[in-house]
Amino acid sequence: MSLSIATWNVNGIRARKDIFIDWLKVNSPDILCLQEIKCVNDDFPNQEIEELGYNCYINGQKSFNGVAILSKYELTKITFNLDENDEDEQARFIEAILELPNNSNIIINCIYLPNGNPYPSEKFNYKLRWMDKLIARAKVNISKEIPYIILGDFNIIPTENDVYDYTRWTDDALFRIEAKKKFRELCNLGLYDAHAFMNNNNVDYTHWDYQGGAWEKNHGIRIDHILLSASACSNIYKFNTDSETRSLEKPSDHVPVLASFHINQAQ
DNA sequence: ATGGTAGCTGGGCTA
Repeated sequence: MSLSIATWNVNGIRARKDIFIDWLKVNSPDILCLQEIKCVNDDFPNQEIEELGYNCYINGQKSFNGVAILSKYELTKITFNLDENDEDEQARFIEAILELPNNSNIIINCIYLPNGNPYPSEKFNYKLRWMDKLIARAKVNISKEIPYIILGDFNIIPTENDVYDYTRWTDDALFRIEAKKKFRELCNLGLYDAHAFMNNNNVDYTHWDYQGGAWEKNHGIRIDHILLSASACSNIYKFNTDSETRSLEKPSDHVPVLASFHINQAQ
């Protein structure tokens, strides 16, 4: 069997609702992680999504942030706190366990990592602290030795090749060395950027600013990522960045990133 | 150097 997963920062689920539902009907991933839903749980459009065969797991917040996981399979052990000993005032995290029909389990983390601008600032410090907590959680999850996937808006430009002109981004929180180092620290635990294995040397930006004609000039950045534990990574067979959605009417400034995996029948 | 756009909201903040 096969499992398809995706991540999309929709920048307001209510503002995006029509193109979002259309996209979901066409693409229909088994699991979809959303960021920046920008609404409280009660304002999330559950009904239309459930009619398409999804369960909705929502960590909403008024006005800002907010994440959700949509899944065709029922998920268990839902957690909304990245650090269970220190509650985050901002809704940026969901962890869930996917129990597949073949009785194998997968840990899913949906993240909206803090932007951190401007640099330097308390916001940047919050970003680094948040990354430390993510690293700590990833260590625990990796030690469980089952497939583990982190999907979301990382607000990290990993390399000079992931931005149209890195010289303009040297003091931006998305490209600061302190943030990139923590991203590498996370990867060095044994997590692999799906893009690195599957991109065929495409650039695959995932975000183009609304300002300054960034889309028309292709002034993009690659900040939405799918990180895979070793066992998940071995089974990936498809990866794509759906940049066409950036051309839609009233688009998000981010586009979806999708991956598909083979799932062994017997484990 | 400034302001450029969008979402949520009903200011100004966030990105």
